[in-house]
Amino acid sequence: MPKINPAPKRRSGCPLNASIEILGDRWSLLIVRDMMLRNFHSYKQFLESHERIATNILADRLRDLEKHGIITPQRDPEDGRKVIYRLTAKGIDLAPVMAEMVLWSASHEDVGNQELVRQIRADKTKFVAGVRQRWAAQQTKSSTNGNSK
Amino acid sequence: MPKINPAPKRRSGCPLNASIEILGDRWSLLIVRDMMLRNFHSYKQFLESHERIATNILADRLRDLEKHGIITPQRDPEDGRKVIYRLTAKGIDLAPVMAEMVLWSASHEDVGNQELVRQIRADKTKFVAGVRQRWAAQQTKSSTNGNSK
DNA sequence: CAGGATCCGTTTCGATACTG
DNA sequence: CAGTATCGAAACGGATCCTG
Repeated sequence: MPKINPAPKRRSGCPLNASIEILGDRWSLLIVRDMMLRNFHSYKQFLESHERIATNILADRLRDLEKHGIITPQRDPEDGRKVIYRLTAKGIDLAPVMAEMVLWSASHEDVGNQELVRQIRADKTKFVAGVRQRWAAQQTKSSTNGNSK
Repeated sequence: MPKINPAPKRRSGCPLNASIEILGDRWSLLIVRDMMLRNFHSYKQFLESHERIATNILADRLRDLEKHGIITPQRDPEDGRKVIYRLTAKGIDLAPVMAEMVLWSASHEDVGNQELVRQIRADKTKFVAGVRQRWAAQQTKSSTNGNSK
């Protein structure tokens, strides 16, 4: 990563100053959406999905997300050649943001998966809790035999 | 915008498909933040603020936001040469998204304006209601014409 | 085959200069 | 003050190549 990021501005005078690099990036947001809402975990899934991200861009964003502590890569314990990307706790904390984004999006333009939208609209807290639960379940599942982290 | 947007993919199989153009753009997000949280309304204010947006980019994003129906420009009734940018109803509906973004941002890195963060954290609904109220007040103020001046 | 890295033409960005 | 014009730099995207 040759990017020097010359930002010497300690201007944390406003909200969103640092986070904007993730929240304000199209691909990062879509990757997080796919992990959170569609339970995607692999490079290949991200590639085949959504708006046709290019391989180099995908690799780049996965690195960015990791660098920001939002996802973490790990070997698939059942298939050594596969890498499984997981949301971190910080990443899963994006669930409320994602929920509001989906709601806003759904109420102002046509989107698919109305089922999901209904669900979030009916009970936002429950939706976030559900996301967390599925996430926690997968965490334990993958650490049962190996005890990672 | 000469972009033809060749997306023939009626793939609205996922949430956020269209909205990602605004939600996934750094500058658009910052402009909305400044309008919503700091009560900014003019080109000049946006320029002087935050991460030093370039003049052409600012003009471009203001156009995008208008095209997406999130802001609307209007003449300042008290000063004809000034343009005042206002959030539309759709724009103000972004308040919950913004609130969650600020909360996420604040709980994972240093941000300024802890006062605002406390306020949102204490009562999110109240915060959103407050944003809406200030907005509605300014709407009526600028449309009642007569009494100002 | 999964997960990239590299090359390369195109698009967008961003800083600055300029204009109504 | 509110933008537009310009131009080099960076990012994107697609295709292909590499590695385990």
